[in-house]
Amino acid sequence: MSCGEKLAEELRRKGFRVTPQRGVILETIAHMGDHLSVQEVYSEARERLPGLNIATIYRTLESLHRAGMVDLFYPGSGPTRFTLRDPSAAHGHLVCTECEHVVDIDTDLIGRLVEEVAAETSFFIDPHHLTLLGICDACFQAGRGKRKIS
Amino acid sequence: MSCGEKLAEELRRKGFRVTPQRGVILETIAHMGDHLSVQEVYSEARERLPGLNIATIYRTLESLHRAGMVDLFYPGSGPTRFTLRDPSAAHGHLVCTECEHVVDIDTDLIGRLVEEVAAETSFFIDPHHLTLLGICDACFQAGRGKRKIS
DNA sequence: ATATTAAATGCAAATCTTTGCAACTAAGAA
DNA sequence: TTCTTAGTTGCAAAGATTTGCATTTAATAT
Ligand SMILES: [Zn+2]
Ligand SMILES: [Zn+2]
Ligand SMILES: [Zn+2]
Ligand SMILES: [Zn+2]
Repeated sequence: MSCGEKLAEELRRKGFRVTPQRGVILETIAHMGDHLSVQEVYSEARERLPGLNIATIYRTLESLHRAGMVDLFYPGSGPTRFTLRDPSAAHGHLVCTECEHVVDIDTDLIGRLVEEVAAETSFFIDPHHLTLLGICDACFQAGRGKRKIS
Repeated sequence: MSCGEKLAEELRRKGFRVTPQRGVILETIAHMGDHLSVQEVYSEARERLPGLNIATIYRTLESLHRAGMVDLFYPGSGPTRFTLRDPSAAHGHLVCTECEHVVDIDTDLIGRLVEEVAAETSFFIDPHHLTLLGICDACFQAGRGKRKIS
């Protein structure tokens, strides 16, 4: 069973219809890598399926996210980005708002943050692709974290 | 010294120019409350200063954010929202992606999360208006957190 | 195989957001 | 006060995203 067929099967199992468009979009993001913009997915997927409309990309990525197969990434500036979810290994990112640098965080740290929040609030933050904004070490050392506070 | 004058003073101290537009926008968000969309700020501020252009709202809110006077809120769906920062009491939110319910979190919990991340990664996440997406207790109890996984 | 139906798609219009540039102006210097 | 200059604004165009609706189609039942 191919990579695309597996994903289609999973989609169907979750109660979504499997269409040629969705198959192409899934294959596209599976092969293009992480943190793709809608426009990037669109130009690649349209080559594989001419006539594919960009509104379908928007709606499909939203559906795939609701299905838990695609993660969202808000990079602090610029458009939302999309990544195929790897259910076996949640990962996340710290994004520096001064220099745009991105630090990866792993399942363990994410797990501890989820627990800390759940213990106090009974709220379960989504461990998949957790993204936090702040100041990286280099920018903090350089005093850029203070942003010209007199 | 009025509320608006105080804010203008702070803006100037941080190296930004004080313009009538910025004064009006600051007053507007100070009086309208939290989590405002650009369009909401625009329609109110334009009443106070006719001719004010919406591109100025976008650029000003971005500047005020860089100045640390305005916090951003990504509600998981819909446009970014803006809130006047209260430097004396950082707050944050947990947003349920199933029911849109928003739970507030306080300075203490935020502080512990900041420490936990900093200890392991040397990255300082921004404590102001920290927002995390996930599943609220009610939705989790109702099984909606699992999203139809068979 | 055929019919049924709700979901998904394409299309175009509406809406929202960003950007380049000329004109304007706040802040500081003279 | 006047001059200078870099930051800011308005405007219009470009670009990105959402939405309504007619048409198509995947999934299920007959
Ligand atoms: Zn990632
Ligand atoms: Zn940095
Ligand atoms: Zn808030
Ligand atoms: Zn909920």
